[in-house]
Amino acid sequence: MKEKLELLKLLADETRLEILNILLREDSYVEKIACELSLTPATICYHLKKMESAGVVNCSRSQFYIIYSLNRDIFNKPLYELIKKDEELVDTEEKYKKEVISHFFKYGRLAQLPTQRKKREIVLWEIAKEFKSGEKYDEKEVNEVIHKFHEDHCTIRREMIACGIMAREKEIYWLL
Amino acid sequence: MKEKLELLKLLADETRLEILNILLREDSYVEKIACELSLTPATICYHLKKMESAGVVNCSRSQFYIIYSLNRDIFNKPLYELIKKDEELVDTEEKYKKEVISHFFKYGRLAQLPTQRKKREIVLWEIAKEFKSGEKYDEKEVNEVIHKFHEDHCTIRREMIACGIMAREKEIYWLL
DNA sequence: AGAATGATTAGAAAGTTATCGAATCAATAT
DNA sequence: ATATTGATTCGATAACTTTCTAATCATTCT
Repeated sequence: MKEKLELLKLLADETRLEILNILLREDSYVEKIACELSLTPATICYHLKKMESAGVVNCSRSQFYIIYSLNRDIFNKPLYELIKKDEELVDTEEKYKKEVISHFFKYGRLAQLPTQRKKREIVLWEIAKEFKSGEKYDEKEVNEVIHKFHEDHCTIRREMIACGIMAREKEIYWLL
Repeated sequence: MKEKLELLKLLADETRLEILNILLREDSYVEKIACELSLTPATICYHLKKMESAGVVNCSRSQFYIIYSLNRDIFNKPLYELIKKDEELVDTEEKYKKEVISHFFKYGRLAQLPTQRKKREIVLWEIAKEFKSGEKYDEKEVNEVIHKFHEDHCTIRREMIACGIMAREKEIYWLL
């Protein structure tokens, strides 16, 4: 969304449109464009740099001049795509997580360890919330915490390591 | 060009994009949108009126509310079309006129009255430049002026009236 | 008719942006 | 090396835009 707005803002300026139309016709350089539009090189440079950092134009040195050219791909999109807000991935992702959690946890305990890797990971992260970041735990403590959720604390403990949620060194465990 | 720039400026605003996205989903009204975006109705009204006058949204009263809806056609154009400057119609039009005039006028006189209506009208407008706007002429004076261009001042005088270039009341003529 | 509710307008404050001149930077040519 | 030429950056200014509050307008309901 942010990027789209930035692109629209870039395009919504008379001078920049003029510049784009020149570049649509032929590659050019600061002074030439400045002369053609009766503006100072400083102003043209300001606009070109702005468009460059948004990926609308590219530039490369050629002898004396720095030649600017269009990135034409951008203009093929329908306007619609610049207007439409992306569905907030975060939100649907969050919603999906909640669904998974509410499906596998019943009355605060893990009814079943999911077989799908993605779902299993969600469930493991949920259990991991019981551990404090930065704190050290011995194996007995880890087992006790996990046991509140599920009988098979060994499997779950092993999976937590495998998923990179917790780390172990000797008998000591901690959150990553 | 002007209109395209206006449209781009309209779209290049965060609040208006938000509004458009709401309208993309469903028709709505000022207060509802204001509430949804946590802005005052005055602000939303300001944006909607702006977009309305550019033809991006339409509105119609329905009971208590003034329902705004999108004019979706606008968004199907590729971005390219909003960037590309129209070939200046005025210029080609002017060029065409000059061609017609130089073709039919030879040494300051009308060699021949064009048969094509469009060309004839161009020629008539050219002759009409001899008359001063706001001034009154009697038929004799009109004929004299036209006669400088062509023998058949009667036909031309009649055509000038028919084309709405001049008007006549009784024996008095004037430019429209 | 008048009360209620939503829409619009006007005016002011705050923020953003385009533009310029002057100074500086970067590459080339002498 | 130094002069030249084009590109860029900086700081200031002027113009424009968004937003708000408060006041007004236009419909609908009692």
